[in-house]
Amino acid sequence: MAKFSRTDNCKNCVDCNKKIPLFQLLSQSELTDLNTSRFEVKFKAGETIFKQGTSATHLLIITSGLAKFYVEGVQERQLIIRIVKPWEVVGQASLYFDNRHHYSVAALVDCTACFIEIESFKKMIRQNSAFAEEFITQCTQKGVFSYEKMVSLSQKQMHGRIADGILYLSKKIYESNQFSLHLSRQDIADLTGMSKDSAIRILKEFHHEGIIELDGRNLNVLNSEQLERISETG
Amino acid sequence: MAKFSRTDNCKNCVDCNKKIPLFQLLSQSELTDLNTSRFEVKFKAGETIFKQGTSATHLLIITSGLAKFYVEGVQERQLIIRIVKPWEVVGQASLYFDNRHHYSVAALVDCTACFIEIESFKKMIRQNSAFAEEFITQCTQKGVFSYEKMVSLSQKQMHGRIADGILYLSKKIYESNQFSLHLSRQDIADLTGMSKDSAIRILKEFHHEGIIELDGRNLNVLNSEQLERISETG
DNA sequence: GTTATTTGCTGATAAATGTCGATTTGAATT
DNA sequence: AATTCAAATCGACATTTATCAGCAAATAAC
Repeated sequence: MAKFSRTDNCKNCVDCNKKIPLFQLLSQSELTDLNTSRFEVKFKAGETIFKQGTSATHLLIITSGLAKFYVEGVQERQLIIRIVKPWEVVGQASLYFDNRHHYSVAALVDCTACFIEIESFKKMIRQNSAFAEEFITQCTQKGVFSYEKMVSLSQKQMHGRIADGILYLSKKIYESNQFSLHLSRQDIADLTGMSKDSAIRILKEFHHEGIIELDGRNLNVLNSEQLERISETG
Repeated sequence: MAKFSRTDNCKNCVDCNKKIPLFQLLSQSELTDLNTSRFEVKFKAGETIFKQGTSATHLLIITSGLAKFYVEGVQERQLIIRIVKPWEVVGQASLYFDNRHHYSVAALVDCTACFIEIESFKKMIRQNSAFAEEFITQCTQKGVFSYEKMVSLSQKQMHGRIADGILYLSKKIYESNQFSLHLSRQDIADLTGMSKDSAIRILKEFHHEGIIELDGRNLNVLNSEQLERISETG
């Protein structure tokens, strides 16, 4: 894991907090409180931000860049649970469980990461019930997302899973039909639970059928309705 | 869904609360408060307790019996997320999300179910921060459990998944090596993400190899170390 | 600029898994 | 005991998916 090193980039915290709905529920003094325990680190593409199994002392907010949130499965394989965008709070699972990271997070591109000390965060949960409620909301949303992902992984065939993966990236992450993909083919395979070769094959198929246009890492979703259909039929 | 009907079986609420760690954090007056919005319903084996898609108005605690917690996936298939034992609080995901059930719960055997009105429960979260923290702990534990389940479903082959299923039932649910199974073969298939025929095949194999003894619905885990090994190698 | 090294791609093959039909078992009912 | 029905079982087969070997293209290292 990259060493934490204090930087002075985190000067615009008030502005930063405006972007995180959860933090809007905090008072000025609570914000100040949280800020004192906060620091920023830059990561290069490929670097590990959280490593599964290490002890969890901080929560993470990516303020720029993109990262993958994954668990290390059997035989060195990775399962990408989700992609982490800026302003998303990462590390809930470690807060009250056993202070271990049960997943890894790695930068897909150069990232700026903000670390928040867990105890300060817990203090907010205790003293601000609106904050606690919003936090619970986010946990439960992730729970429902997990159920859908389990269905996709276990009941859909490769075409359906790739369709799910593309729709997820296009709708939830890049919020556009056309984008420059930051995931390798192996990453897409790890996101959809299949081998790299199979992922490549299905992507090519979708390309040839005119559902997507994929040239290197430039992805253009041409027919999202059909992707939805493929996703539903499995 | 079976209609809710008030019964007067819920007379021993103080005793009942002793069994639920979460509720031990409540004061006497808070307990009384919660109890007024509480009622009990009996379900016969096979009956649906929560139906995916319906509106969520209550949380559920099974006080006797056993139920399956599942999502309705593609083509009428079910994916059993977990088995619900007595004294487990069910329905967190609906609390703050969109007041819909994103999963179904059905009785595996005759069950007694206690329903708690959601708004009363939310009130406890707001006014009792220890209660909120314990509740968050449970949510995050379920999150970590989900990650492990995703790895099992997407990266392990059938032998590993069946091993995981048996170990889950034996360690977490029945807490014994020998028990009378309340799940059908189809349920085991839905728990491990495979077809019923495949589940039967692997179970027979484990039986012939002397890893388990399975006669009808009587299951005896003879060699749990080997099951662990099979689980790890996928 | 040239050489490594990774990443992407493809076809052939093998392994894993699902599907189907037929049969048996067991429980519930008459 | 006879009947009915659902669950469990099994073998044969079809389909899905992974693996492997080899190659091309892009990228990084020298």
